[in-house]
Amino acid sequence: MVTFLFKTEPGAYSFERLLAEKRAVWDGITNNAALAALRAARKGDEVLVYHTGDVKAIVGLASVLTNAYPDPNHPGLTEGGLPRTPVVDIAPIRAARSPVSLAQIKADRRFRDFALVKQSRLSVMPVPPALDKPLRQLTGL
DNA sequence: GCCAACGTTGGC
DNA sequence: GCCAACGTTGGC
Repeated sequence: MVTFLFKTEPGAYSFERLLAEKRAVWDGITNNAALAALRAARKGDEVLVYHTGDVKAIVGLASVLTNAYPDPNHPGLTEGGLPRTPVVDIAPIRAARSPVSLAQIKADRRFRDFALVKQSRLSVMPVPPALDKPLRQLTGL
């Protein structure tokens, strides 16, 4: 089981909306590094959901319901048998008891090399196993 | 294939 | 609102 971090601008799609709608297709990713990360997502993986913009905090946890599959809106685009524009379906698990801000994460030396800190524009990334527990402890997820 | 110009994201 | 840090595009 891999934990990912997905960023979203809450004005465009919020974790609250995911809680209300119970399921979402995570699409609209265009950046290649983010697509490569998303392509590796498998059913049973989990997702820390991060709000960008005014919030800048990890706000909730979701589960990955499907393996990465080709975006139905971009059919036929494949690369080595794998979807070039992968999407996954996710469902909310729960909101964070204590959302953890980017400032907190940046201030914590354990997260020094985390892509969230080092590559501010990356919107999908795996959470390194060593950082998964600390992040869940801080968020209560 | 290189790289200058331009566009975008997201933190500040 | 600005701009750093990217990514993308297109001329050559």
